[in-house]
Amino acid sequence: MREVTIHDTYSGAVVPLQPRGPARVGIYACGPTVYSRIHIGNARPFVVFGLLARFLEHEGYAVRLVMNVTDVNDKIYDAAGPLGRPSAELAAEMTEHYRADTDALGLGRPDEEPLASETIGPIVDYIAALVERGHAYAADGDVYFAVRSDERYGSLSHRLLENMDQGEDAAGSPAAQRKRDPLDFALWKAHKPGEDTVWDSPWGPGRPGWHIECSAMAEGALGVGFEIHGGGSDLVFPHHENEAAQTRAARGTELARIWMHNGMIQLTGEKMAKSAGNIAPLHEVIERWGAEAVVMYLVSGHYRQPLAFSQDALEQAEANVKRIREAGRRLADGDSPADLDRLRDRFFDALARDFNTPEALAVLNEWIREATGSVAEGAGNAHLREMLGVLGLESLLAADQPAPGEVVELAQRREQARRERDFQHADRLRDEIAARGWEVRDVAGGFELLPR
RNA sequence: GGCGACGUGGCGGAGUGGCUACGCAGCGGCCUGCAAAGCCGUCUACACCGGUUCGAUUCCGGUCGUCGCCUCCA
Repeated sequence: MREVTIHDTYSGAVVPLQPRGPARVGIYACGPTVYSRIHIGNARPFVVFGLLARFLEHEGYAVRLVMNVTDVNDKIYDAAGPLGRPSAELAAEMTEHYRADTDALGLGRPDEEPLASETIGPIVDYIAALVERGHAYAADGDVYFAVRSDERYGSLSHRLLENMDQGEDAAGSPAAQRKRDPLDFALWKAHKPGEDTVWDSPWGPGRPGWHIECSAMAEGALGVGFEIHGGGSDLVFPHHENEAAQTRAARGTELARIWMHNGMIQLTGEKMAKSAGNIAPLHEVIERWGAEAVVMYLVSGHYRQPLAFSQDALEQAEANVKRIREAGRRLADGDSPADLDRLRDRFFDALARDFNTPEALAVLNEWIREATGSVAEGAGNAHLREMLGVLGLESLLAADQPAPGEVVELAQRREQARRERDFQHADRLRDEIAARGWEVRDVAGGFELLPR
């Protein structure tokens, strides 16, 4: 088991991961708000935290990965209204899409995926605890968190109160008038006409605010003081700041030990966001490039850095995937040479240092180069399988599909033509094989057929 | 305007106070009937200006530029 370090937004430093119990690690990562199909940007935390969990498990930690689904939110009402559809129906449909789209990445599911709509009871209890402790107050059916009652407010996002603006409502709006302080944010929102989902509460009918949903779901799944809370860097303020404040105020302790944030995917130099209209839906990207190339693309940069989304970037990821698949074809199943242990170890060492996937990939490439040179001695692929497994790319070692009989027959005829030194005919046959989606390679003693 | 991050070779992208990142692309070669795959070799770097240092791409300051957050967006 390696010592693992991770960058913590709260302290601004790379810190050691120190599990509460013996080697138990709880990870909560904020999942999507389900008001439309998710895009490649939403996939980044799914992949980063999913693979981090795999790596920690590889190191011997008992990991519990929780990624929520925010299915009660203003955005969902806003999206459902113009469509003339019930918001709950839209949320349920988009939740299904989210599951299918992320399933297609081939990385499996988190251990738990709580829904906000199924956590209303604990959310109400949470708000009640905040009111009871004097950190929240009701006003005309709304409940607000009193930001200035938390003396550490701002410490996660490193902001001063005077530089903040909860901004949820323009000054002078009804909500702004109900707040005691403009910095305060909503925990419970009284039911409004046009909102078609509503729950009872001690403060009247309504529905929860976004931030309290995550505090309740995270605590319900992992308790307070769990190891890693993650999400996109755009959530640091106000979402995670508010989550942290709520838990401190209600429970008197920090929600998580490490706050870990991934950088944004950028299209045309800007963050990919629906408001900017520069969206690449995940399901389309996977359909176009394949799941392995998409995962490779996402691990090609360090998780904290912004990552440019472009045709070029995906083409390069595709080429990297191809290179690994080729290497796998040349290696037999079985143990890898012991003198390559050091490279296998360096791969995992890199991941242990703030999950440095690009550095790990560089080592993996070195491993391939050296192992390929040992093929004559019958190098086995065990190391490669171990490394790819942590990256969710073990499928690159899967055996190739056998070519259909008619293609094999074409290749045999080509082989015959080559023996007769009728190369024009042989090349025509190669074109025919290619037209059927296969590539023929001449190898010692015969040929090989591979899907193109 | 406030806070924060970043500027590395054609592209993507790590890292380091002095020693080849790595991959893709390019070029040369080996192999091949020609290819493909593979292998070998090789060319393009560390935004700019100062400072600290024997020595800075790496530390400090400034300039310019890019990006994120400050309007529930991963």
